[in-house]
Amino acid sequence: MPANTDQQTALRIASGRKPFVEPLRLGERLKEIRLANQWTLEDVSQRTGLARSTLSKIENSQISPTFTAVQKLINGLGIDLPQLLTPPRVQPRTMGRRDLTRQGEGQHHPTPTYEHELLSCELAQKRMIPFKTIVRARQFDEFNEWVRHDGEEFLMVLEGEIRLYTEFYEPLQLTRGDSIYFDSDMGHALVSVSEDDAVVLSVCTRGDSAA
Amino acid sequence: MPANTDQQTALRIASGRKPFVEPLRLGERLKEIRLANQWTLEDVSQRTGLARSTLSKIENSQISPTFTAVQKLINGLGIDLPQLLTPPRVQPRTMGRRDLTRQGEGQHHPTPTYEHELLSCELAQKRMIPFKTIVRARQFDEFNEWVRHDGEEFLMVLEGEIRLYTEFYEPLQLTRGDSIYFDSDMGHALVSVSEDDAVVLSVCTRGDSAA
DNA sequence: TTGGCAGGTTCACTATAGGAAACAGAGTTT
DNA sequence: AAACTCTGTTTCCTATAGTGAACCTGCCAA
Repeated sequence: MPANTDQQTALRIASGRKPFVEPLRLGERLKEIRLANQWTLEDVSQRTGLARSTLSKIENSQISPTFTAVQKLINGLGIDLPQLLTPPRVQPRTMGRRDLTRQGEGQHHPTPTYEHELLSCELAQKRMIPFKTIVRARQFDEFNEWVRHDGEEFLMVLEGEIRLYTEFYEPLQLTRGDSIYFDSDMGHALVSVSEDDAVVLSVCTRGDSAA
Repeated sequence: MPANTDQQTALRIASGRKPFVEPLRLGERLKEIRLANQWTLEDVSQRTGLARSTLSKIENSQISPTFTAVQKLINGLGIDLPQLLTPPRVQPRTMGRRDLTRQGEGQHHPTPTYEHELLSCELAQKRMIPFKTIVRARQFDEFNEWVRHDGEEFLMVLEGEIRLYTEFYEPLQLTRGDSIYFDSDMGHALVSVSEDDAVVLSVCTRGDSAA
């Protein structure tokens, strides 16, 4: 080894970081993912375009893959890098919370236009907020202003037929089984167009921090 | 394909990933970082242990660095991978996207145990993944192993009746209109207990990057 | 047993990444 | 201007990543 590595080492230590690169369990991790999906090396080869032998060597840490190879892996397997790099250390994150809501047993919040029924409201700290809504409104002008809130919303019509007004689009007519996904900071409002009040299921993302 | 990957597959497809490798602006990005810190190639060489020439070639995309080289980079420069990979592109906070899916017009992914229908799959970059599932399985043992994936899941029974098996609880019987919210890294599996196949609506959180 | 066959590893070879040194250009100093 | 210095690029060579084929090893069917 050439003499000037001493200096490098000195610098590295002085800078207060780990003297050496950790063993990089990438191969191990890849194997885990492969087995978890019950893929053979051949399958992965097909998906990624890398040779079966190459994959074998990567898994057994006989080689350090080129970055283009890593790219092929993450693309072909549909995973992302963090996932590939996350050390195999166990993820103690499995909390296994759950919250059951029987039909009609949610928390009701009636308003003139909507009647919301919050589902799974036992559970705090969740990333989505599901609720069932009975749509009372029949006319757009029953709303004083757009409904809007941070995040995204998914909505499916469970009963009846609705018209969805949105700030940037023409109104959409949705009937039972139809669904839509939209950015909910775009103004929106629902009215029933069926005889009976329509019922929709909505799921909103929790407005957590920026991405 | 084994049962437990169904949902993973669904998630992957839904995430709207680009089919092929982008040109990999890694070199460009590295140069940006280097200049931003007013480092010379020599400086970076000292810090990382990579040769000046190698660094030059990486910056000019003349070579694709080995993964160990990338490791040395992120260690030596004290940056993390996302930082290196994140293209300098700004995130202009999309507004007002929407994606309609008419009844039955989702993207179908049949498997022995479940038949998934991905909803709103036009939209990439969304925080939730909604899909409708016809539950074919009648017996728990039709699953090879628990279905599990990062994040949280909300589920409502649209038709029929199901039994939900989970890793940490006794099985639950759910019928039309019932819903449940749970941590989906807890193993879970659904079977129909009604005559006909049951139909459920699920919404998963997107397994965004590591915490 | 035999003969596939499928999944994985090893081998021999080619392509390419990484390193040392030479080169090239832009200031500085003399 | 020449000589020096600091920067980034290029050259040439060696180490190693990537490949296809050969090679193992169970496993299953005839």
